[in-house]
Amino acid sequence: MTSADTLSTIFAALSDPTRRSILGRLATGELGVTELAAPYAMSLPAITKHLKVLEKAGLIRRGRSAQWRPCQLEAKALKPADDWISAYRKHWEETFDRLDEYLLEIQKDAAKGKKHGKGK
Amino acid sequence: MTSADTLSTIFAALSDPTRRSILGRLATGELGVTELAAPYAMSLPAITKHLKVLEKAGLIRRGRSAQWRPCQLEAKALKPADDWISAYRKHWEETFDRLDEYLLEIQKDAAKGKKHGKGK
DNA sequence: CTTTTATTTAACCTTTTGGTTAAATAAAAG
DNA sequence: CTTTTATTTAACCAAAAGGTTAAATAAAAG
Repeated sequence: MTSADTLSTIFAALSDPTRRSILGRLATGELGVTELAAPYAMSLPAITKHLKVLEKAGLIRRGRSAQWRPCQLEAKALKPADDWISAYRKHWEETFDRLDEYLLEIQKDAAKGKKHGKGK
Repeated sequence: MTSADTLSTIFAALSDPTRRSILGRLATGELGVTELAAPYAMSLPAITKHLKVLEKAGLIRRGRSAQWRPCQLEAKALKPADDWISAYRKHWEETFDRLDEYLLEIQKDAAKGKKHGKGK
């Protein structure tokens, strides 16, 4: 059991387009596995596996209602990922640090007369 | 050339702790490959591979200065990931939406007379 | 030129990932 | 009970990921 750290598990779960799509669909409300699987060109067991990955990452919660196992979005599990990325937000918003500062400087020189715009 | 979509490539790049650590160290400034590799218990070729993954995701940029190939953080490449997650932020901040509200309601009701649910 | 320093490429190996089909299980319905 | 519906598990497979060591390349230094 190679229990990876939380952040790795979350980012890995998000690195698959099918899984991101599933989360997107669940944002509108609960869905069962078969309903969830419908739009994708893959077998049900494949979806079951994706759901397991999402569940292990804490991104969905699963209920039970008769033979259905409805999936529910657990958006707060995204918070660690959001927090991690947040630490870098200033880097692409401000752009002021170290030699970036210098780069911006010569950029401004080149763009004399232009309004202040961040980034590109 | 399996060209995966941008978001998948970014999240996949972030799903490895060594790569996240590398990005963290680069936030302080440029570093060469050998310097970058120093703290990790792995070979230089392994680091080269990680850098390639980061570069393909656009998260770092590489320069050249004599025999050194300095790495620079390209934080703005995180924006698509940040934007994607942002769409879910309200879900964990508000907590009250749609049927979540209802579900929380019946959960409270059920908890009134009931003890703990069955485990696994 | 030869050597040293920095980094990459090649070849290889093991584990994980993402998918498959066939069979198993769970609960409702007939 | 038997069948149907919903979902999972098992067994398998190919490709990708993450690492290794040994050899190759690039540029500076002697």
